[in-house]
Amino acid sequence: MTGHLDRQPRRPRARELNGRRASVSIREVAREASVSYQTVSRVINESANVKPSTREAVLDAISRLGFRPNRAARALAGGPVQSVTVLTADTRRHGYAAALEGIEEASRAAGFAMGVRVVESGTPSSVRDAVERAIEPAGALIVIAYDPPGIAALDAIPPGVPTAAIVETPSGNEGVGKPWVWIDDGKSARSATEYLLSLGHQTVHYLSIPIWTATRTRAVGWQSALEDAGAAVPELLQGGWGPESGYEVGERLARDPDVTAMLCGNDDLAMGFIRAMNKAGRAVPDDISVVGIDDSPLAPFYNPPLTTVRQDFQVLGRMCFAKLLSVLGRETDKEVPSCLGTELVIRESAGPPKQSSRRGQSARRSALANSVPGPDPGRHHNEKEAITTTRKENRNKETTP
Amino acid sequence: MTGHLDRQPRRPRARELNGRRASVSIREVAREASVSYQTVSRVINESANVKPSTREAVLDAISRLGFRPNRAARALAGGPVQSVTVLTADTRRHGYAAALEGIEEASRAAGFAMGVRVVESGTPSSVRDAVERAIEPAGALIVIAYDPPGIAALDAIPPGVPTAAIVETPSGNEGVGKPWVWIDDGKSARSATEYLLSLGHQTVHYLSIPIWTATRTRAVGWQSALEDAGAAVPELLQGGWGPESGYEVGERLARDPDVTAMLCGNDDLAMGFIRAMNKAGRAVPDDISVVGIDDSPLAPFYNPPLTTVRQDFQVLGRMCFAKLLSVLGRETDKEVPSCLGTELVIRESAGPPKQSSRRGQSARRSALANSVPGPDPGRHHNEKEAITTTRKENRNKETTP
DNA sequence: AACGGATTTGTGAGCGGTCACAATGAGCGA
DNA sequence: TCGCTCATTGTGACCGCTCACAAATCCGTT
Repeated sequence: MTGHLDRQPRRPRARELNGRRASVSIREVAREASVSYQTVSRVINESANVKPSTREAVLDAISRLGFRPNRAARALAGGPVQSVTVLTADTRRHGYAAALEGIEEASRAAGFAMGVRVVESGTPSSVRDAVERAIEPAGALIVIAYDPPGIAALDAIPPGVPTAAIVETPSGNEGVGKPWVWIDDGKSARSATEYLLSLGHQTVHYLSIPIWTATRTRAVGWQSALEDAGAAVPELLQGGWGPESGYEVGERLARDPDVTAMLCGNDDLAMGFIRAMNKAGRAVPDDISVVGIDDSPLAPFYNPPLTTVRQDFQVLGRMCFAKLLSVLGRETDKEVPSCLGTELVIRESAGPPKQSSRRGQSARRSALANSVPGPDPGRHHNEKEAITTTRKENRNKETTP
Repeated sequence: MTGHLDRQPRRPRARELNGRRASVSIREVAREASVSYQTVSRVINESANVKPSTREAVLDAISRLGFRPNRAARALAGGPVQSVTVLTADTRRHGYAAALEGIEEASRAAGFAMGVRVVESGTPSSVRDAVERAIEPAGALIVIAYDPPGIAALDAIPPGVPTAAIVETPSGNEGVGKPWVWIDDGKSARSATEYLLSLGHQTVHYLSIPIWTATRTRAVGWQSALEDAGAAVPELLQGGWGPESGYEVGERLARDPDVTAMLCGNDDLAMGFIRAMNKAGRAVPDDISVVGIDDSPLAPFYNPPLTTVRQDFQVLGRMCFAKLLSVLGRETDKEVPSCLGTELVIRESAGPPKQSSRRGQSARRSALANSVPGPDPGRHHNEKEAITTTRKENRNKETTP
């Protein structure tokens, strides 16, 4: 009977590692530094009102023991939010993947953990369920709302959950004050259209990415550019996201002599479209000019290298994370911008129209050599903008192909 | 004095939402179902020894209250691991991004949360630090070890942390028994090389992706295929990961008449290389044949469509997650395979050599029309394999461009 | 009807951190 | 020297869940 009184000490549940606890707790640090655990908590939370000498001692103990705060415990106890989950319908396509990369960078810099959850398209209630499932009680959310699942997810977030979002250009001033960021893709479409017109094309056709919202900014930018120039506005062509969709449309249009200039809603579409042109025996840019939007990594190395409008989704991702931080009350010095600009990148997939007498073979040749082509410089298209493109150094260092 | 005795009840710390707690706890479910909280715990953990009628009642209360277990609390209390963090040096390039997608799918299906942390290259100690930082005390890890940072990260993981990894083909039987998965990329390189030889090329040059490990499987596959065929083995060309690297090498080699067939370590390299060829006035495949490895989404829509070897990293990612599950003791019915096969996808970037008298224009034409070309069928390259390629349906539904 | 074993359910403690509040020490004017 | 305020530190409870173990219930035997 007496033997039962001194019960076995509880087996520690934490992972062990050659006898030493794998994870050091705040209390052990406290003992090491001869202070209370609360003081340790204060130190790691950078609270004021800790005597400098005490702080020193605690910091010392922390590094001696290799202490690292336990995120789960912190979250559970109501500490500051330190994790984001990104809700997105896609992780591979250029815009999504680049945004994800930007968010990851920013979250890492801020000491946040980043999670990713794909939301599939489905019924409103299934999306709502997926969102609920993705919400961690002490976490924040970033939504990429470029498509129906994303938009539905953004709608389905219960109030009270700190959230920021990457959205399409909001109409009017719907986006002001909201923790949203977007790319000025209306301007993208406009500048690309203006550039094509400046090359001498009578009009510009537009193959759109899927249009979900009422805003359809890119289409508007394209259309208004045409109208401003007094050019005819052809029927808008609806495409999907991927190159196969551009290819299909290209097959249908290959025999149409009216289309001499094609603007595509993104680079994938443009590449698929160009492929279809070549397959059908139409040369780009000699027979038909094609311009994309995005400047994806492969654009400089396509055949021909793709003239496109750079949209830096990676920066957008970082901006979005900054927005989230401001939602969480971690004030950054200055206001986080919501809208990101774009820049035309001139390469070789667009040139003067075939019948145009204004520019001959020689001009086209010079374009192929990657100097900025000279047609009507600065009339519609800002030449400086194009030149700045080579400044940016990143993974896809352009080797001027 | 007496007024101090009945102290204010503690203000609840959880997020509130129109007066109702945003997050329902196990104890509230217990009250609703008139059982103890422990019984609720047993039900949500699918423990045996719960009377069916009780389970029913609890499940009912759960759905009525919209209860969802708190992952942080669960982790803290030593519950089963329910989250993975993927450690990787990259999130955008084909192999990485596709693997990530596969892991995400599998983790979602298993009810796991997935995190992503990029490890940058750096000193061993900085990598070690990054890894430590990424480890959640109650989480698991997946490492993509295709490059020095990834390999260093895998090395730096302290024992006791449940880990699975995506690695390059291990040499010998180094990989057996380990929770590793890989793609049989030696076979990829071999089959591509054999295919090019079967078209009549005297030899095949190889532009390699970066070689870090001693194994360099792709290079070995290429070399042994050449040797088996009695062909000369040209010097191996070292490249990077991206198209710019393929472009640079292409520029250097454009004038070399000896190279009539080029195998590239991945599709990006191949596209950059082809671009350089075209820029230099060399036609693909008429003047030079190029084959890639990976079958990235854009490969079918490149100019010309890229002949390549499909490596399904998405499936690989799912396999890796399954491995992790088995590390965690969640036995799946059958053993999880470690090695994934590949298949040659014949498109239009490779053809017979220019001077070859065995095949004339007509054969090349047929290749361009995307029928499987006929040279020496079945001698080196398995024709059936090539045909199966069109079976797979996925996002990049091939519209036979 | 009483008994033993297996099945089902309940209780107490603790995971690692935070909050609220109490307690202690230091500084300073009266 | 006392009393007061402010800065610093400590204690208790709890976040939501799981563990270990105890208690209660069921059921077929004798």
